[in-house]
Amino acid sequence: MAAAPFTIKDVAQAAGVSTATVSRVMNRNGYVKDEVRKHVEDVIKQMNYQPNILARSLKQERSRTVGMVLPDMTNPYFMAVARTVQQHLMQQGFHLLYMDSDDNPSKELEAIQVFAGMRTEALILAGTGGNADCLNQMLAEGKTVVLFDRTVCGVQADLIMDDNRSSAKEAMSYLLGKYGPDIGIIRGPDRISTSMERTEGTRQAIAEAGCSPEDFIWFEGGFTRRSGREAGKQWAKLTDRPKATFSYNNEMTYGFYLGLKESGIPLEEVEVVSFGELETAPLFANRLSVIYQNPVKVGEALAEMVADRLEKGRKEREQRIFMPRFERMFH
Amino acid sequence: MAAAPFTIKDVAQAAGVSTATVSRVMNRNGYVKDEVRKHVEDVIKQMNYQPNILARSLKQERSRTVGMVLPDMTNPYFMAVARTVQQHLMQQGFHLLYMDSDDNPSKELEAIQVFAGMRTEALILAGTGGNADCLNQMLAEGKTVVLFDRTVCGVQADLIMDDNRSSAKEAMSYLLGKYGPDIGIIRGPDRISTSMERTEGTRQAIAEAGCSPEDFIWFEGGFTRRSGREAGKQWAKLTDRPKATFSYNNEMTYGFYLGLKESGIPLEEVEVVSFGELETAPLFANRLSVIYQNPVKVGEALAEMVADRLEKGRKEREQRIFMPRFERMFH
DNA sequence: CTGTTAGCGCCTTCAC
DNA sequence: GTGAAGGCGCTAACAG
Repeated sequence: MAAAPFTIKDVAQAAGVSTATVSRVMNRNGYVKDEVRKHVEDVIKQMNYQPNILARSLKQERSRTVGMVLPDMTNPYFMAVARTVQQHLMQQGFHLLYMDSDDNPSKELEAIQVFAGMRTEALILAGTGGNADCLNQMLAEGKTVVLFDRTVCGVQADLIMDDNRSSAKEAMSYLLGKYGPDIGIIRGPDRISTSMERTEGTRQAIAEAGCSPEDFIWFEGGFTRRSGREAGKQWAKLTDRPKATFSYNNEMTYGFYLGLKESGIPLEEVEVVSFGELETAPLFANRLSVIYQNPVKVGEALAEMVADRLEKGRKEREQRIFMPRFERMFH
Repeated sequence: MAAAPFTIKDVAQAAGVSTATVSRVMNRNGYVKDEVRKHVEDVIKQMNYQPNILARSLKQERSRTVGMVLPDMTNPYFMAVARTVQQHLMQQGFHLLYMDSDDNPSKELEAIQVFAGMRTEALILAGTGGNADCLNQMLAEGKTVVLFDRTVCGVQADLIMDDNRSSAKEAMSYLLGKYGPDIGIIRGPDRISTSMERTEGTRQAIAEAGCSPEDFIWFEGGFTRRSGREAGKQWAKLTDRPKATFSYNNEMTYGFYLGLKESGIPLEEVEVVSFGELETAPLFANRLSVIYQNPVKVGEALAEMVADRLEKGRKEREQRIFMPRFERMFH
C-alpha cells in the first residue's frame, strides 16, 4: 500500500556513494569531503529521505525516546507538566511519548510494557499505585524510572512530589480554625499516595484541633470531575450541610461546584479549599482557596532528573519534595 | 548502564527451543505443541521478557503505531478526542502516540518528521495550516493522513471536521437578531481553517442582516486562553462596549471572561456565543450559548477512518462534516 | 510440529 | 576519505 519509503541504500545509490558515507553525513561523525557531504545532503533533501528510526535505534541500542504514563490526559495540570517536560527533553535530543492509564492499574501496566517494548530510555510515571513489582523489576534491571506527583508504595525510584502531608495539614487547620468540625472532605482512593498523604495531614490537623475524624463528612472520589459532581449532589441532599469543603484535587473541585449548581445550592454557601491548579475558578468561586501545584516547576525538575541519569549517568536515587503555596481565598 | 534486556535468544536458550518457536508462541501463529507452548510461556513470564518492538517492526515493516499531532495538549477538547481515538485504536491493536505542535508550523513539521522516522502507520493531524508540501508528499507516497478539526489548504487528505460556516452563520444571525451590529467578535488567525471558515459564516450573516463587517469590533486571538484574556481586557477599556460577543473557541472564551473579571466588568453584562466545549461554564456564565463540538463523536470517526485504511485497505478519500449543535443559553 | 536461515535498515569497525 | 561487511533482535520462508 504505502510506497516503501526510501532507505539509506537508495540515497547512496542516487548520490553515487556508499551507505557508510551517507550515514556519516547524517550523523556528522567521521570524515567526509566537504564536496561529497554537500552533495549527499542535497540528495537527502531532494528525496525527502527520513532515516528509519527503528533500524537506527535497533543498531545503536538507544531510542532517544522517553515514555510518560499519565492517569488523566484531560486534566490540564498533568498536560501542563507533560508539555514542559517535552520542551526540555527535546532540547536534549529526546522525544517524549505519552500514554493514558485512565488511573487504572492494568491499563498502566500495558502502557509500561508498550514503552518497555519500544525500548524507551526512561519512564516518567504518575502512578495508579499498582504495579510495584513491575517497577521494581525495571529498577533492578537498571532502567530509569522517575515517579512524580504520586509515589508507589514499596518502589524506591527517583521522585518528585509535593509535600502533601504538610500542606493538607495547613489547609485543614485553616478551615478548622474558622469552622470547627463543620467541614466536609472530598478525598481520593487510598491506593493513590497523594490521597493517602493528604488524609494523613488532614487527620493530624483534626487531632490537633481536638476533634475526631468521625465528626466530619468524608466523600471518596476518584480524582475525576464526575466523582466530584457526585459528591456535590450528595452534599446538596444533606440536611445539615457543612460550611466548608476540603477537596483533594482540581477536577473534583470543579465537579463539586457543578454538583452544587445543578442541585440549586448557591456556590457562596460553602467555603472551599482545594489542591491543584484551578485557572478558571476566579470566575465563579469567591470563597475558594487553592494549594497551588506548579506544573512548570515539576516539569522542569522531571526533565532535569531524567537528563541527569541519561546523559550524565547519575546512579544515586534522588527525591525532590516541593512545598506548594497555600493561596488564601480569591475575592 | 541499563542491564541489556533479554532477547529472544536468551528465552530460546533458557527454554531449550529455537528462537522460531519462541516467536511462534508470542505471536500465536504456526503450530506449537501445547506442552512446549506452556513451557515457553512460563519462561517468558518468569524472565519478564519484553520483545524488542523496534526489531519486530523493522522486520515486519509495520509499527502498529499511529501518530497524532495536536496544537494544544492543554485544551481538554483535543485531549478528549485523543483519548477516544486511543481507546478505539487499541482495540485494533494499535498504539497512539502524541506530540504537541504548540500551533507552530515548524514544531509541527518536526513532529511529523519524527513520526515519519518512527514509521508510524498513520498520521492524525489538527494542523497549523502550514506544511502543505510535506503532507502532500506523504499522500503521494501513499501514506495515511487524516486531518481533523482543521483543513490544510491545498491538501486533499481524509478529513473530519465541523461545518464551521453554517454554524457560525447560525450563531451570528442569532446574535444579530437580538443586538444588531452591537457585537464584538473574537476570531483566530486566518492561517487556521476553522477560523477562516467561521469568519466566512460570520460575514455571511452580517451581509444578510444588511450590515457591514466594519460595523463590528474584531479581536484576533490565537485560540489560546491568554489571547482571549487580552481580548477581554481590551474589551473592558472600550467606551461603548458591545452587548454581545462571538468567540471562535472554548479557550478564548474562558480567557475572555477572565479578562472581563480582572477588569471588574460583571460577566452578565455581555451575552456570549462560543464554539467548543465549555464544561465548567455553567458555573459562572448564565448568558452563554455554545456551539457544541462533540469530541467523542470526532474521536470515534477518526479511529474508524484510520482503521478502514490500515486494516481494510480503503483507498478513496473520505470526508465527514459534522453539524455541531447550537445550544442556546444555559438554563 | 520444530529448527535453520535470510534479511528488514542502519551504524560501525576494519581495510584500503 | 571512503567502501565492504557484519550484526542489532526479530519474523517468515523453507526444510525436515
